[in-house]
Amino acid sequence: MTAGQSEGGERKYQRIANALRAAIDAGEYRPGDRLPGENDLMAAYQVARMTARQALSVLQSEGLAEARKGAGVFVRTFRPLRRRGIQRLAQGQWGTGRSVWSADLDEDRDIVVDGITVTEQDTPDHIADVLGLSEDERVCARSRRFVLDGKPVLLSTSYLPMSVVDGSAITQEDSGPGGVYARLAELGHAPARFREEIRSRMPTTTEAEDLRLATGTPVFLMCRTAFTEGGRAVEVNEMVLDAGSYILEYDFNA
Amino acid sequence: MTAGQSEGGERKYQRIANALRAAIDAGEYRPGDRLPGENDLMAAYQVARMTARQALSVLQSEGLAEARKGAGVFVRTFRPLRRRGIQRLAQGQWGTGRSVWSADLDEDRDIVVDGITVTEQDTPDHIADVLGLSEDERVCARSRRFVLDGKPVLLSTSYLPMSVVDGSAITQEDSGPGGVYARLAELGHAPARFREEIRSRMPTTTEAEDLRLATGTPVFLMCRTAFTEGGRAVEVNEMVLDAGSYILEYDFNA
DNA sequence: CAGTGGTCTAGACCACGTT
DNA sequence: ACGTGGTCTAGACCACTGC
Repeated sequence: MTAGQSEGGERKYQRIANALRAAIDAGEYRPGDRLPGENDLMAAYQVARMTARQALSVLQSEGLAEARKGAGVFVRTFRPLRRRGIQRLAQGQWGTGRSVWSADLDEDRDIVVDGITVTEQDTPDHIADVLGLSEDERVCARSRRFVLDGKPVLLSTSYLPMSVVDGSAITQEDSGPGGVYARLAELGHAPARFREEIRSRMPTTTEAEDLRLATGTPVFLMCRTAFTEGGRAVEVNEMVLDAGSYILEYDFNA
Repeated sequence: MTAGQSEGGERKYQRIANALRAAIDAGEYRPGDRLPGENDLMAAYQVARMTARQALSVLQSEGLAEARKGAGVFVRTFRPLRRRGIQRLAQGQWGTGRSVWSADLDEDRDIVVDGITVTEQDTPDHIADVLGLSEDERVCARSRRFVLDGKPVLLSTSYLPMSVVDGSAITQEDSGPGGVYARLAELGHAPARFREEIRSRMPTTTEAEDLRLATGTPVFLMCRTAFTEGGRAVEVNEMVLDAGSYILEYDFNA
C-alpha cells in the first residue's frame, strides 16, 4: 500500500493525536512541556511527515498545544482572567459564593493598557444603526489595547456621537477621572442601562496577529451599548477578546 | 523551483485564501454557494493539491466556509439564535432599542428539546465544590439537548442535590408546570440569584460529533449557578453551545 | 550550525455525494 | 460513473530558535 486509508478503524493521524492527548491528560506532559516533534512521530509511528504534522495540528486546533517556530510543539497553559460583566459597571454587589472555574481575579496580574488612539471619523453603518445617527453625523472613536503579562488579550473600540461629546475630555486621550462614563454624566447623558452581546468565532488573520493568538484559539466578539435613562444609545463599544484568556461572568437577580 | 517559499511576500495559500475571502465579502459567493474546489484552484493558480487544500482550510478554520464530503466547499450561513441571559430568568424588562447584531428572536424557528434523561448519581468533584456538598452526597442530573432546524445547538446537564430534590417532580423527566425552578420554590429553595460563567474554546472530538459542528466552529461553555436568598447554591447547569448558532445577550442597569 | 516547524510539490487510494 | 473532499507518501527548500 502506497497510500489511502485501508480498514474501518480510526485514521493514523487520529490515533497519534489521541495517544498524545491521553498522555497530556495523564500528566505525562505538563503545561509548557515540549511534545514529540514531527521527526519523533515519523520515527515512532512510521508515518510520513505530513501525517505526523496533521496529528500535531489536531492538538493545536483543539487548543491543547501550541507550535513555536524553530523550537517545537508545547502543551498550552490556560490561565484566564475573570471579567465580571455587571459588577464592573454597577454598584450593587452581593456576596461571593464559590465560582465554578478557578481563575485569577485580576490580582497579581500585570495588565497594561496601551495603544490608545482617539479620532473623529465617519460613522460605520452598523454603528450608525445602533446609535440612531444619520449618515452624515460623525463619531468619536476611542481605541485601546489590553496587554496581560506581555501578551495582548483585548482590543476595544468605543464609538460616541460627536454631537454629544464634542468639546469634552472624551475627545482627549485622557478622558479624566471616572473615565468616559463620568464625562457623559456631566454632559447630561449618564448611562443608565447597558447591553452586552457576545459571539464567538475563529479569528481573522488580522485579529490573530493583533492578539498574537496561537492557532486553535477562538475570539469573543463583545459589543456593549450604553443607554441613557431616556433610552438613547450614547456609546457602542466593540471588543475582540482572546477567548483563551477570559472567563466572562454575569451575576444577576431572579 | 521545486518547492520552498521564495520571496518576502505572502504565502501562496494565503493569497488564494484572501482572494476567495474577498470574493465572499464582495458577494460574488453568497451563503450556501459552492466555492471553487481543489481541482479548480490547482488549475487556476497552478499549485499542488495540498496548497489548494490549505487555502480552503483557512476559510474553514475562520468559520467562513464548510466542506461537505463528496460535494464541495460551501459558504457558511450564520443565522444565530439570541439568548437573553437575564430576561429569561427575571421579570423586569426595559424597552428594546436597536440590537447590534441582527438575529432571530426565537420566533419562527423550529426548536425541539429531546434526549431528556434524569438520573441519580455520584457528584462530580467540581460540582460538589460549587454546591458545597460532601463526597458521599449524591445529585440528580438532568440532561437535555436543544435541536434547531434539525441541528443540535445546545447540550445541557443540570445538577441538583438529592437531599433537596428527592421525592419531588424534579427527579421525573417531566418536572411539571414552571419547570425545575418552580419546584425548587415549592420546596423552600426558590432561586433568587444567578451566576453565569462563559468560556469559549474549540470543541473536543466528542463535542464536535454531538453537536455536528463544522470544522472551525468553537463552542461556548456556559455554567449557570442558582443561589437561594440565603446564598446557598441549589443548582449548577453546565451547557455546551454551538458558538455559531448563538448570540448571548445580557441587559442590566448601571 | 543543527534541529524545528512552515510551506510546497507531485503523485496515490479511499469514501462519499451527485448524476 | 464521475467528481468531490479526506487521507497518505516521500521527497524538497525556507525561516526561525537555541546552542
